Amino acid sequence: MKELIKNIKSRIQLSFEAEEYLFSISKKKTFSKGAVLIRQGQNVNKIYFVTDGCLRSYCIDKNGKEHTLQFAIKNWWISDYIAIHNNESATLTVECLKKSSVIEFNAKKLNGIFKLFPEYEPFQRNLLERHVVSLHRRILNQLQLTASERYDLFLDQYPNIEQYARNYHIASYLGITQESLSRIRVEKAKI
Amino acid sequence: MKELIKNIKSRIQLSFEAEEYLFSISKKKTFSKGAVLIRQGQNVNKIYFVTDGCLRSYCIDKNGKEHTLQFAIKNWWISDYIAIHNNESATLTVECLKKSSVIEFNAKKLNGIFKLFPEYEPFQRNLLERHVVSLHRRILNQLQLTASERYDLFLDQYPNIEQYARNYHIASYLGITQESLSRIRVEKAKI
DNA sequence: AAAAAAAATTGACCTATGGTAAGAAACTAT
DNA sequence: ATAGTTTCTTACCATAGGTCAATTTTTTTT
Repeated sequence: MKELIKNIKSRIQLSFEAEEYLFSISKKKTFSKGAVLIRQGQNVNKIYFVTDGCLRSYCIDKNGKEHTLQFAIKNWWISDYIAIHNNESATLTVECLKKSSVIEFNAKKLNGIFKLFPEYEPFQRNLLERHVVSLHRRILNQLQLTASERYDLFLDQYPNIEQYARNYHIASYLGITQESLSRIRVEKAKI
Repeated sequence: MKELIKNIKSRIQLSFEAEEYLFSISKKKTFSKGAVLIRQGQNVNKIYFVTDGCLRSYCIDKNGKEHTLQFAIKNWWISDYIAIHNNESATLTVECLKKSSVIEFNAKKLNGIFKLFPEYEPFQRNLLERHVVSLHRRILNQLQLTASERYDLFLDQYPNIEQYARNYHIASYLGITQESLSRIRVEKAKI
């Protein structure tokens, strides 16, 4: 929780009362590798802030194939925003790629912070803005780069991810098959 | 401008002073088809709210190919958020696909509204949240759907777009070539 | 450390989409 | 309306990446 408060305070002024409120609506939890925090099809009302470890969110399509939307490491937030925003059941599954520590928030209560402590707004706005920018970048990359170029960029963005993420996790984030990623890796190793 | 105020007031309470401020930092403008509001490589400090017409934002890659990030119709915002957020020169070009009316905001001044009128925060937060959700959806669609399926969805989302958008605009949004889109259209016409 | 399970690689073949170029069709401007 | 320009279509061939199945490697569990 300290990490989160520090993170917030690095961007905005946070009153003691608001800090208390955040405490009161959150719970520190630790999950082991493979644990599922949100499951596609079920209800979602949790948002997670990662303090340690690595998680990912993905969906399973009609052919049973997985598609990774996000990896979340230290200091990132993860949930199923599609479901939460539209009050639907989960379209995504969120799982731990290794033993991870998170701070769990009730989505509704976290949303309540804006009425109670409007001072928190700029933090959330900044978070959302950065998120939008990174999603824009990802879409543009997907449109214009080859699979191999996207893989290079991915490794830049997540330098140590290969320690926790399986190749098929990465492949499903890049929009290719595991086999294709394997061939790309072989090509790169040659050079 | 009335449209925008109505749009805002449908979501939040807006004081007269805040409304005045929005007026004071904006300018109603009309552009003809083909007009370029933001050009890749140049400085950006404008954000546009579309009151009529249709615009798109796109980037040109190293091979000279265009990739469409966004179409904006009535009541949508458009700009180069990557550039504005990072204080860089434009990575995108924003152009009119038909004669369009927009409200032009200075990005810095628009950002100043949050300090002056914190009441505006929830509006922006809601906007950003919906934007994030739609980007998540787009990424998941890109990962799991065929070009033809993406085209179907696109037509659902932008029912009248074919009146203003050229096929190569649409193709470059879907991540395929104009020729492929043409073939897909032929196939659909057969059924 | 061995056994079991999961993940990664590899090869042969396949398919969706891309590239090029030419012609047809649809706009635009005079 | 006509010429000029832009966009769309089509045919042919090329290629990145997908599929399937067998094998090897790595990881996990006992």
